[in-house]
Amino acid sequence: MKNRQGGSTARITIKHVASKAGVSLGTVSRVLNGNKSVGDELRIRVERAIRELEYHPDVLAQSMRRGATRVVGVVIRSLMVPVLAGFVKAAQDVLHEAGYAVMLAGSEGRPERELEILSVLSRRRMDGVIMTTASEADPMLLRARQALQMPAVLLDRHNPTEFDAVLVAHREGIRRAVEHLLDLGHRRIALITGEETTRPAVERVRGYHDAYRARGITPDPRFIRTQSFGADFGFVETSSLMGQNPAPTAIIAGGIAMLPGVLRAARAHSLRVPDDLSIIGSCDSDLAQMMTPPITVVQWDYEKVGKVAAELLVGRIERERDAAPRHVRFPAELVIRGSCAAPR
Amino acid sequence: MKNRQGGSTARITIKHVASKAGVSLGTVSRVLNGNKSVGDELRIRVERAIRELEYHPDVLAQSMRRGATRVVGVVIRSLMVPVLAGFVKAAQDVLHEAGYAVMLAGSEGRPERELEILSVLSRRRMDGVIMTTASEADPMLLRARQALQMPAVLLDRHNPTEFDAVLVAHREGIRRAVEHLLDLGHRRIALITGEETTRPAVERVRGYHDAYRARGITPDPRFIRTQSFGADFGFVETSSLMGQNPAPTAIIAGGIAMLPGVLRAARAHSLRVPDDLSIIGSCDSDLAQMMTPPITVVQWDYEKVGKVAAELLVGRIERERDAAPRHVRFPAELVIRGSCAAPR
DNA sequence: TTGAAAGCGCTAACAG
DNA sequence: CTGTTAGCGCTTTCAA
Repeated sequence: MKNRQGGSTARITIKHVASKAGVSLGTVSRVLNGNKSVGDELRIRVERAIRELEYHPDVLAQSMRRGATRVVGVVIRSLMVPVLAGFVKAAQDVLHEAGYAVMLAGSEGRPERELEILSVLSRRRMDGVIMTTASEADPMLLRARQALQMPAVLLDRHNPTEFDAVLVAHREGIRRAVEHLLDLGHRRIALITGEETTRPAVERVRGYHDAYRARGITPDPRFIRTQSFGADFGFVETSSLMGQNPAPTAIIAGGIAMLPGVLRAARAHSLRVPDDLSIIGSCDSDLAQMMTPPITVVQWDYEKVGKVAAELLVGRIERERDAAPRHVRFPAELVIRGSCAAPR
Repeated sequence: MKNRQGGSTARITIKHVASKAGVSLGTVSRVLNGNKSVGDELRIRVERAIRELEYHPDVLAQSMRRGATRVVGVVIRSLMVPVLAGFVKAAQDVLHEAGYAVMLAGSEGRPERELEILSVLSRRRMDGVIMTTASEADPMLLRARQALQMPAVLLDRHNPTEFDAVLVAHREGIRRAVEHLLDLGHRRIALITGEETTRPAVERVRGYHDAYRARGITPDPRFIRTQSFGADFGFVETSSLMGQNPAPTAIIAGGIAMLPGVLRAARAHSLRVPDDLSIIGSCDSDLAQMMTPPITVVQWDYEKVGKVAAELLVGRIERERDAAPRHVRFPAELVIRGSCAAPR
């Protein structure tokens, strides 16, 4: 048996409506767009025709004429990071409400992939884009972002003068985390985070140094590992760190996808938390909450960030195309749970 | 200082290319579309003009003329469920590779929302859609799905004759889970899952009964709770179940987002796993793996499912518009870890 | 207030 | 092989 998938039914166009209502297309279009200058009688006839034919304007044709698609692109590192999904969801809710559809793409943190995505989004004429970038420094990406020529909101990337941005206070968050550990007596505190071509990594390293400096202590640079936000990296670096001598007494997972890897490595080395090793994660999660002991984390509200990012974008698209770039900051707090104790 | 966001630069069109190359638009179009019948000299001139002007065809206009957008919609219950994100990512990889962009929408399991999403996707002229539906029975949704008139692949929804589908063997998975528990000596096994208007819930309940029936035992219907796949539901029902008398000795979280809730409730009731309560989850996760003890789960490969779903869709869009619906099944395995023991 | 007509940028059918 | 032309469905002048 054959099925009927594939829309063979001819579309109903504005012409059908016009002829059914006995008016010109122009009039139908005016009714569609809420143009005041349409007589009541005609308006009613047109509206009835629309209803009876179940007519829906062709968004493509509208976009083409109007020069706006009412679609925005969302480019993130990876959909697989739960908390980023939360960010996307929150943004999407706002965008949907404002009448925008969301085109989604994951860059996997790879510059080539990001380059390609930007090109696709631009050719598909997004009205705007919310994005993180794989690197803030890469000249190709820089050029591509500027060439976008469309409103953009950067997620957690520093770009002082060009785009709107939402920024999380990683520096302060990590500073508090390190201070917490220093207070407990730790002196060998490791920080695992991403490449220093991205703001979150840079800020975390800064926060780390802030805390040490405030205590007048000099940290051992071997305890700072900046290379990737990937989930595996947490595992690899924790293993490496715990193998070196002296090994750290505390590890901070400075990336939202890193905690599982760090925990896995701790388990692989049969380390008890917090007796043998104190651990602090970045961003809260079911995992952090449900572990025994529950994991102390640097936490922020990614859904709120998503909401604000979307609001900034919609605002710029619809009202403030030429306003100066706005940067909205979000605090990061230390949620103290059971995964940190004094070193032995 | 004002910024330059907003693309004021006039677009380069096929006309510019044509005049720069000294040919007609038709020729440029032919070069663009790889039409063989273009002389080498002109082709080269056109290609150079395209390169020099950095011309990119307007996707909107192309879509309009060709009647295809090369965009597919992906509608899922919730982006916030990590494993669904994995599904989306895998699907997206395939789609991207095939030249399709992905428009994403989350229904939150609410029929009204789903209805609206379908309408949006249809008006935006997706070439196809991959979706789960909030309810297989709801007549409105049924109608809307049929009215879609576009290729669709259903995710884990039973729709015998109308659409392509990818289906997970929840029935067998749960059957194995229940058998495992029965083997351990459990007789009061609870199953928490979603509304029985969706296939995963129906199949899980069936699998549950399969296992009991095979042993010639009659289960207590009070131990089956079918109402929602929501994350909270796991918590609420576990609490309720553990408060009733007799309480179950084992609980199966029959939904991919439910395990955290069940674990949380177990903790709230100070129940030790598996001593006081055996637990089995659905779908593997970091959480399941990292708990102490690690949680036994019914597991399947959602990324593979996503990949196949996308392949089915692309195949149907591009080659097999009128082929009979295909249903691809995926096995669900029981991964035995430490969260189940004999009841006391 | 309304209708007619000119495109938006592109593809494809039709001539030559 | 190449140019010309007629639209795709809609919005928006420009006249009436």
